[in-house]
Amino acid sequence: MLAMTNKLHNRIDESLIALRRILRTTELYARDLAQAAGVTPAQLRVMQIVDEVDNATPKMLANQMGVSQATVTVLVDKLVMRGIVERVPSELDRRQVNVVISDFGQNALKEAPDALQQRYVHAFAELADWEQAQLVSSLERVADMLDAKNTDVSPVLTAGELRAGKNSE
Amino acid sequence: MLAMTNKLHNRIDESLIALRRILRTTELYARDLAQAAGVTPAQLRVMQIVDEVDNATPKMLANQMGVSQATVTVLVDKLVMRGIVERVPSELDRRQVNVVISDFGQNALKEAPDALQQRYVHAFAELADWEQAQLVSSLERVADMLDAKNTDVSPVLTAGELRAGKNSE
DNA sequence: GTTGAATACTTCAATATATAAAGCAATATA
DNA sequence: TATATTGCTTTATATATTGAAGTATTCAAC
Repeated sequence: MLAMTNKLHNRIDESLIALRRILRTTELYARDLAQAAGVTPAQLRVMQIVDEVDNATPKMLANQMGVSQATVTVLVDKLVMRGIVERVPSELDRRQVNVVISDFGQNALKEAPDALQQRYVHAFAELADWEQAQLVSSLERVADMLDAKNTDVSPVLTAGELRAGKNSE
Repeated sequence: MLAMTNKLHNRIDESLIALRRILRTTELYARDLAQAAGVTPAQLRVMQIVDEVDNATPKMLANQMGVSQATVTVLVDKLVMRGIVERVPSELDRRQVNVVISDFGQNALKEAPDALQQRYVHAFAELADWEQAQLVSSLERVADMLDAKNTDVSPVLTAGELRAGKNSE
């Protein structure tokens, strides 16, 4: 029975290690990508979101990026100064400002190809059909596990709880 | 055949969306966790690495975090000022500095329980055995796909290449 | 429709993050 | 023993980030 709890423990460790590798690789890569585009990482994220979403607003950017509106104002300032995005007053609500990407900004995004994403897409396409399906399912499950709002998890998971995992098979 | 390429395309989209959700959730959470520990996110990462690794050095921290040594010096300065870590001259190589966490710093880490990780561990423990195994396998595969150093991927993946994925079943 | 609260955004002041370049010791190499 | 390299810090500078305060607009309640 000790071996079984160890199995759970090992799997948790392995999955956390893999997760950290994913986080580290993508974060490190984001810097290179931003540098290639000639902007800072935070500015690049604004560009990416503004490029994808129609009618992006500072508030929406702040929420999406997890920073304050004040921060977004500064980031947008920098990008406006360089002609990468533009501020367009909203027609519907004059309190709002729509941040839209310029042709120049869109070009800058195209010119800095996201090699990491391309590498992923390439590798993914070469997987067997069932592997692809499994990967999507697993990633979505992990995202759900992390994202879950409805968490009635006890604030601290004790060592006892961890070792008494319910899948000791 | 069009349906098949669409299947690949959809799966790629789904997996990228799930990946972004994972990245976003963990990043947003890192800020809350740092705040709970009374430090900034960058400082917390130093604390976490120093806590896990024996004989951490500024160079090693810089590599691990993907920032310059100068940045690490500043971060360590802050943490030293607050008694969270200490600089200990290396015995082996007197150019090196070992950054070690203090009891106080270790306590600060314990006092700010990583709810996100706990949530993950809890949810993981409740999965069926085969699901756990699949998750670990998938995460490791994704980490490998992103991490791959041996990348002979063409610099830009064209739309044609994407649509002509090899798993159109 | 006038008042008052809420919303969206910006400005300001202060701190944190990040870097390159230059400098200093200690080590390695020749 | 010169000389180069390595590990780290200092300095100067730019960017990021925030809370708090301020402006303008909208909404809600009379």
